[in-house]
Amino acid sequence: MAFYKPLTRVTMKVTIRDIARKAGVAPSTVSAVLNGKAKESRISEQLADRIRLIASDMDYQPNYTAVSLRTGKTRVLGLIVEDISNVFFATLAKIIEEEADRVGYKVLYCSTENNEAKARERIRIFNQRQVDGFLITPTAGMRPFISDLLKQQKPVVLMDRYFPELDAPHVLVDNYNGARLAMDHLLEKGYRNIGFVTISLDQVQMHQRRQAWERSLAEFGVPAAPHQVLELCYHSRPQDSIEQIKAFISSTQLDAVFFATNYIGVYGLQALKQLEISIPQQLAVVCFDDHDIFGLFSPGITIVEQPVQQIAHTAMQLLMRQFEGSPMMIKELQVLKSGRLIVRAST
Amino acid sequence: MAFYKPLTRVTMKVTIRDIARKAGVAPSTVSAVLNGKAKESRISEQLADRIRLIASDMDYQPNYTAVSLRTGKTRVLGLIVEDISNVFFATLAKIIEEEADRVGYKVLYCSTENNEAKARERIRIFNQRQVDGFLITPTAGMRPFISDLLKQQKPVVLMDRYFPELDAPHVLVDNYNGARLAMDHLLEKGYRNIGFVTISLDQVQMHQRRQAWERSLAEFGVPAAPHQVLELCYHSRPQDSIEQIKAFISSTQLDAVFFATNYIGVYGLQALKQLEISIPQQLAVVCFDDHDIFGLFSPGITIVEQPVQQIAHTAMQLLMRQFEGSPMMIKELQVLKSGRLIVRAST
DNA sequence: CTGAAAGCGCTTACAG
DNA sequence: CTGAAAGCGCTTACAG
Repeated sequence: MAFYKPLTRVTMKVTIRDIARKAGVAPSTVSAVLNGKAKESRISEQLADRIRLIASDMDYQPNYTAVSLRTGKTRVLGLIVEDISNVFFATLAKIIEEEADRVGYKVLYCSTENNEAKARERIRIFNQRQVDGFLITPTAGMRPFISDLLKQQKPVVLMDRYFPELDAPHVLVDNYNGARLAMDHLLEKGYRNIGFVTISLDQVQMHQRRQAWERSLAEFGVPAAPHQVLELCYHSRPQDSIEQIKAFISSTQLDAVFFATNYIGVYGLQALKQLEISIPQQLAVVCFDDHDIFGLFSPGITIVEQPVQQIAHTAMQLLMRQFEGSPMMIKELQVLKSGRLIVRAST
Repeated sequence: MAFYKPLTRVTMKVTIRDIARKAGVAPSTVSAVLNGKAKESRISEQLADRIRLIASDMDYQPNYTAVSLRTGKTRVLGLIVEDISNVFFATLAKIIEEEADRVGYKVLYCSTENNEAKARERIRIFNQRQVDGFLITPTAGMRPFISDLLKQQKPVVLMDRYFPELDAPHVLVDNYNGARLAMDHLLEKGYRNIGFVTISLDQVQMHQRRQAWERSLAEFGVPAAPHQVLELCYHSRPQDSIEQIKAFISSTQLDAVFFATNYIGVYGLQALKQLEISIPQQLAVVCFDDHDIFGLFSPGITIVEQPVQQIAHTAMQLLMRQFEGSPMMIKELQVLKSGRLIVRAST
């Protein structure tokens, strides 16, 4: 704490003009120096030093609003997720903020609650706020808005989900093959009666996971029965979802269950705890999640990995590349333990 | 992948001047109308309607950067928490965003990781970004920075913690009495050997909780022994903390344990799960948390309530009151089940 | 009732 | 090498 110098006098905001006046130069000279363009503007090293000294003496802090208006860049990103209080999204938010900070960007966030009107409104407001780009975990209803952003040439990167029909850069795990891996794992271990708990949302990745579940069973000659699937309503209260899962598990002769998303998994684990069913002795459990996220860390359960750190990192990279106007390539970045990280981007 | 046909012309952003030109009036007239000051500026209803129509026809979106520069208000808040990926803070973040949105504010966030330098840096950047005010869950090292903000007359509201020496508005539960309630609860139920797991952080609320634990025991004539306390290091990796808790619980003859924060509680529950200790049959457990936050929802554990919704709501109110320049009063808002919500603010 | 002008704090050509 | 001027898109007195 020794380095910290407390302010004694109440500071009037010091501007570039104040510095210029004190240094006896023009504001533009100060601007050039402070932006590291002294050399470029052929300002003498001596003068530059003097200006820098005065600026730091006066504790000059640039008004970024003015910079933004002038340059047209805010260095602010808009992060739109379904529910920032969910561990998965919260972790995403954390890493994105860190990554953004590293390159001088700030992050505005919001939760859509899977509500179309809210999502549209937030995008509109973020646009008014002149965010430089969007990081979004979109829900089905947002497709037209994403499409609009693309038309407006706004930099966008989708995370965790995507729209096959839209040519938007996106970062997500290979949901189909990840789910297949998990199913193969269960089937090889001898489980046959595998339930599937999902959410009634029209999202590609959910379809893919369910398809993987069905096909895996089919290939093992144990066709999926409708009573093996529980479809929860997105807007149910947690306790209701848990009760439904409890009823589902109690009424079905399952030896394993596949929870299709991480938060269903959280409910699922609660349900099993309340039923006092031990994992995996009495019931094998599979769920999508980041293996570092703590909430789901439960010994015995199998996780289809959604490496949130990598997703966030890659998404930021794709966004930055758009800022730079660099061309992007369709590229598969990395193959992970259980899920695969897929990156697709327009050329 | 090319379902999407790229636009040929790039949409130029429409400004107030474009509308003015189209309507054949001055930009200032458009501004007045669009800001609902038509009446005030005695602009005819007819003209106002025509301008509004043109604006919506052109899909006018005000450039908020320009508004901010001119008015000196960004309508952006800076939210600074310890770790946005922690459920408690994430939930706080969610509710704050909702509350802020309701009054037309946006939220920039960051995590400090209990790192002083990082905290100072973020405050500086938020200031450059001209945030209108700060919502902070401060850590000990941030006191001087908070003090500076107060000196600069920046609106600030502290949440969940506070500094007794600083006259900053803050919203938090009554940690001492909340912890006392929990201890009384345990002691009345006959538990005597009650452990305390805390974190090595110099925070008022942690001292208060610990003090409550000690005094409660003392009053029951069972003085606290040093071996009943486990002090975890903040920067330990989760798995290490869990191991320490496991060792602590295994080596001590406890019949109950008090986890001093919600995330220690999360580790604690994991530890107990791994040790296959059932709650509360084999060990009674008390922890601070919001009772709605799901992570800790574990049957049998006792929660000292930190009503995150109310904390967030009240904090926003206090901040808004500062924006309005209204005087604030020291006021106790509400008494809750187990913790009490305390609001103190400068006059 | 309405418009011209100034200015928020910067950056960026451009002139000397 | 350095400064004067224009302008980003708004709002706010103020003049008519």
